[in-house]
Amino acid sequence: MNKELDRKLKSRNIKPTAMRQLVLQVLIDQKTAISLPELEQKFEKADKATLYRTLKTFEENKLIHSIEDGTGAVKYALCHEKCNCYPEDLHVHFLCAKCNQTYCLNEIQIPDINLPYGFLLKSVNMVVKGICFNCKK
Amino acid sequence: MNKELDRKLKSRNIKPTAMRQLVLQVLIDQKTAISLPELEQKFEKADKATLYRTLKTFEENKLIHSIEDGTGAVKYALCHEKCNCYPEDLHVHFLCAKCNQTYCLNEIQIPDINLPYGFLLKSVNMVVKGICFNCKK
DNA sequence: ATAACTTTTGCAACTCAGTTGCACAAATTT
DNA sequence: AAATTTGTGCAACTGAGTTGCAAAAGTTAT
Ligand SMILES: [Mn+2]
Ligand SMILES: [Mn+2]
Ligand SMILES: [Zn+2]
Ligand SMILES: [Zn+2]
Repeated sequence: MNKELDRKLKSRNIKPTAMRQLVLQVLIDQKTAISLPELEQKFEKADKATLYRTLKTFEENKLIHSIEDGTGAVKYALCHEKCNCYPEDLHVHFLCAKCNQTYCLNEIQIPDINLPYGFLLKSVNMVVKGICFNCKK
Repeated sequence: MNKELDRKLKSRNIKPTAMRQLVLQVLIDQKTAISLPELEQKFEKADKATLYRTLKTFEENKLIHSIEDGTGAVKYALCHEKCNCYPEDLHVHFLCAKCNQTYCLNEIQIPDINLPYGFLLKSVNMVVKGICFNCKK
């Protein structure tokens, strides 16, 4: 159906099934990160396990990345086209304490950290908690 | 029994019950952060709910702080004596991908972040993932 | 086109961390 | 001592995530 959805999926070596197109469309429309339970609610009648495996496939193929914001459910957001989820692709995330929305602050790189001797850095999860522009009214 | 345990508890306005003394002792002996399920295993016969409420009391009174390291279970570690869990008390945490231990890097402050206009910072959770000095052998 | 095979989906069942209600026990106050 | 508050133990439950399995859909070989 939608040529652009298929292109995005194929560019990450994901076979474009109907389910995957629907999920990808939701992710594209989404301005903030979304969790599996939230995703479930976006569909009248969708199977949790299928959505779960869809998200997993998307993440494994770096179409999306996951965010542990401490709210109990892992959230997911689209990667940009050239993202490989390497340290240089990592960015800060923001969780609003009021509306509970999680934002990708794509423009904000994760600052360098000098670990103690003997520690080796692989990745960083940085979540800033506060009030978002929307809730500050 | 142990005068020092009681002092620590009382200094945070926590009544020193037997259960709380035992839990605090475990937390003191612990070099890395511990989760509720892990804490449970430290006792022969202890009730999950009681331990849960003990940790909650400890956290509410800032005797311990919690760490969301993305492993599925929230971990807890002792605060230092003067800690108020204010932004200036926050530090980086390190999760070892091999041994799954979570370290408080008390000496490493969380770097300042310049949020986009309209966003207000309240706190930051920063978890570095990698290999710890112990597992790097 | 049919058969054989692979991949995806739907359903049900399950794990595991966290949480709550409730009754009893222990400690504190009156 | 009686009344009240606080803490504990047990059971039951929630909610996110995960898995096994069979049916459906898609692909490849005959
Ligand atoms: Mn992001
Ligand atoms: Mn810590
Ligand atoms: Zn908000
Ligand atoms: Zn380690």
